[in-house]
Parts: sequence; structure tokens; C-alpha cells
Amino acid sequence: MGENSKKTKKVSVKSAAYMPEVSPAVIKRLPRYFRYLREVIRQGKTRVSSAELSKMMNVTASQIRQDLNCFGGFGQQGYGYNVNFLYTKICEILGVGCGFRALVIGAGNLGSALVKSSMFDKRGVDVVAMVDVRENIIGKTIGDVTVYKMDDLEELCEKFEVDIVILTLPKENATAAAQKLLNTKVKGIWNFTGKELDLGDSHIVVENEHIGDSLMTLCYEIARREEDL
Amino acid sequence: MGENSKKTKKVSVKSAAYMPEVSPAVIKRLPRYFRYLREVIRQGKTRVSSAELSKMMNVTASQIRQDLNCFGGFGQQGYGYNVNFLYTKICEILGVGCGFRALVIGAGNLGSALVKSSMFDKRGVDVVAMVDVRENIIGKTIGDVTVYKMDDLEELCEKFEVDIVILTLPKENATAAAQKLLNTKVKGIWNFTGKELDLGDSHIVVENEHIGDSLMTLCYEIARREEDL
DNA sequence: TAGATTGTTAATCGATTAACAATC
DNA sequence: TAGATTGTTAATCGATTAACAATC
Repeated sequence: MGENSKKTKKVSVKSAAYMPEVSPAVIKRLPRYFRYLREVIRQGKTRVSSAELSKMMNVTASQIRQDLNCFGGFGQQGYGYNVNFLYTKICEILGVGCGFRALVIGAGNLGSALVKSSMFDKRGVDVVAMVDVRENIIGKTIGDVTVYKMDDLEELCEKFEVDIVILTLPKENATAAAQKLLNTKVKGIWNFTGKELDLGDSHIVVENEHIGDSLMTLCYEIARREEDL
Repeated sequence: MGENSKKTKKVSVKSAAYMPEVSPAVIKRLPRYFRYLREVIRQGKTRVSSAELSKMMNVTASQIRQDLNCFGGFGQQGYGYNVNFLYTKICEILGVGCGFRALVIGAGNLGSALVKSSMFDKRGVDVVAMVDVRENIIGKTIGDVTVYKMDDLEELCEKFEVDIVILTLPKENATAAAQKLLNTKVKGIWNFTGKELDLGDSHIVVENEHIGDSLMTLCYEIARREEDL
């Protein structure tokens, strides 16, 4: 650090084996560090202190240092954090650069919007295929992803070595789709169907996404402010 | 309660004035109760206990009772909760039925997908207009919402009495759009731009939505499971 | 009445913050 | 060296759970 040229600093990246379980609260904050570090990089800074970050992000400097230290000593006393180094570390932790491959089930409005966005690119996830039940769109290309038959789901997962499946189909079909995936090498499901999946202790990790929930908390806040005028 | 026919039970809905601040943790869970209660209603049940709900939702019964009690005594000892009554109360709390009106800035893929979904309907939010900067889509209809000129944003908010504005434009323009809204009667912003807005203590409530964040925590979990095989 | 289940208090657990010694 | 800022411990704060009296 200090432009990474001083040879003295030992970067103690805690080894996975001896790493104590990281708390859910910390994990949920990691993507936010990822985003803000990209912003800091975009601003052309090469170093950043927990105090600076804290001001940008509206959290305490203490929390930032505590959070980062769950994964290793990425900073340097008297200096702060080397932005690029820290960003690299956060990316490692979050699996950016693992080259995960994703398949989207459902080529409707939401599925299409997701695929066309820059979201996956930014996070190093490669969308390799979409599937749908509607015959008339099989073979079409959305963004630059081809739509295949839903029937071929398992073979497609095999062929493309799919790591992550994204569910954007009607909630009635969510469970059936998830069941099919249990027989594949798929490692994670990102579930937009609204039907919360619980695959118990299967090898598949599930992340249930409920976009509408934050609309409701917004409405709650608005309604609450109205009543105590 | 008890089919609501016994006259004895006093439903002590805590009055807003004397209601102590509800903790953020509780508020964030409310939409989930909303979703599960809809499910219970769909199943045709008329009563539900905290124990039953707890099994469905994978949380402790204690937490459910504690959460609901922040807002009033909605249950009845020995009986449980009347599903419809509880649902009504949760809806009230969350402002469903306040008839909030929303305007979407940005008629791109995401904006269009949101508008075409059933999300707003389900939550009693009425999308009254979209705006965009691209001349060629002005006047078009998406879902059943008309696209207007971005230039007319303030007038449209006034004319349609917009409560909530949804930002789905490029992040570079997020701040400028939010600034414009400060001069209107808009009460809340649902922000998908990726640029976190902080309007300080303005009268506008902001909810920053980062869909990609949960993709990253999914990747984190996958990467972590891979390393400790 | 007896049984069930809430509402609520007290105990536990986890997460955040403050403080400061270590050290670059 | 002096100044700055981390890494880390201890103190505080908040959230969850357990337990049970109240009561339908």
C-alpha cells in the first residue's frame, strides 16, 4: 500500500479455512461497498480513508473498518485504503470474476429488461441463455441472448454449465422449475417470482427478490408522515 | 374476531399520536406479512395463529406477535388472528388503499416492465403517467399508461396529483430529476437509478432500490460454498 | 370450565459504536 | 519523529427469543 510499493505491509487476507462465520448484516452491506468503490475509482482517487467513505456512504467509519476487517486487513495505518486494491478484494469476496454463468427462465418483460441491462456485465456474470414456454419466441434473441425451449432446461444447464438460474416466470410455476434444477449442477437461484422458495438444505442457494416490498415501505413512510402532520 | 361477532373484544389499534416509533426491522418485515396474508386468504382460511404463520414464514411465532403488536392488538387470546381483519389492518398500515398515484420517469426496458406488471395494482398504487426524453415515444402507450415529455414533469405532477415518482432513467440524470421534484407536491421517490439519492430532510421520502445487490449476495454465498468444500 | 393462544415483560443474543493502542 | 488512520477491544444499543400471565 502507499501505492503498494512499500514492501513491509503484510496483507493478512484471512484464509477461508480459519475465517469465522461473517454475519448476515455485514454480507448484506458488501454490495454497497462494491458500488461506492466503483464510484471512488470513477472519481480517479487512489486512496480513501474510512472517514471519507463514511461521509459518502452515510455510515460510521467504525462500521466500515469493522466490516472490512471481517475479511482481512486491507488498509494501512496512517494511510487508509488503496482504492484499487480494496475494490479487487471486495470483488474477490463477492465472486465477481468467478465467471458465473446464468440462465434466465421466462423471456417476458422483466426477464428481458434484466438481460438488456448492464447489471450482469458489471458483476462479471455471463447470461448464456434464456428459456420460455411460448413457442413463438423460441429462437429469438433478446439483448444478445438466445431464447430456447423451456423443455430443454436441464440439458441447457448441462451444456452451458450454468451456475445461476434466474426465475422470472409466473409464481405458479416457480416450485416446479426449482425442482427440475435440483437434478442439475446449478448452484444458485435468483427468484423473482414472488413465491418464496425454500429448498431446505439442498446444495442450491436461493435468493428471493421482492421488488414490490420496497415500494410498500415507501408507501408506509409516506402514509406515516401524512398522519402526524 | 371470533368471526368478529362477539361484541366483547376491544380492538386496541394504537392511535398514531401515542404510537412509539416502530423499529426499522419491523417495518421492513411488514410487506412480507402482507404477502403471506394474501396467500392465507387465497387458501380460504379465516383464522390463523402466530404458530401457523411462523411455520409458513420460517420465523418465530414470538416475532410475529411482537411485530403485530407494534400496531395494535389484532388477535384474540385462545383464537389467533382473523385473517381478513389482520390483512385489512396491514393494508391500512402500509397505505394500500390510500390511492397513491405514481409517475414513472424513463420508459425504457425497466420502466416498461414495471408498468406492465401487476405490482402496482396489487398494492393499490395507480400509475398515472410516464415521461421520457425520447421524442419518438412521446404519446405512445405502455401497458395502459401514456408517455409524456420529460420537460413537462412538474406540470404533470401537478395535473395528476402525483404522490410517488419512480426513477428508471440513467443514473447521471437522477439528481437533476430529484431536484425538479423538490418543487412539487410529490411525497416519495422510488429510485432504481443506482445513484443513491439523499434528499436530506426534505419532505420527500426516498427508497433506493438496488436490484443487483441481491445477485451479489447470491454470488457471495455460492463462492463461499465452493471454497469450503 | 378447560384449552388455546395472545399480549407483554424479561432474558438473550447480535450488531453498532466509541475508544484507543498499534503502526505505518 | 509526528501525524494519521487502521485494527481491535470493550461498551452500548437494538432486535430477537423465551416465558408466562392475561384472557378469550
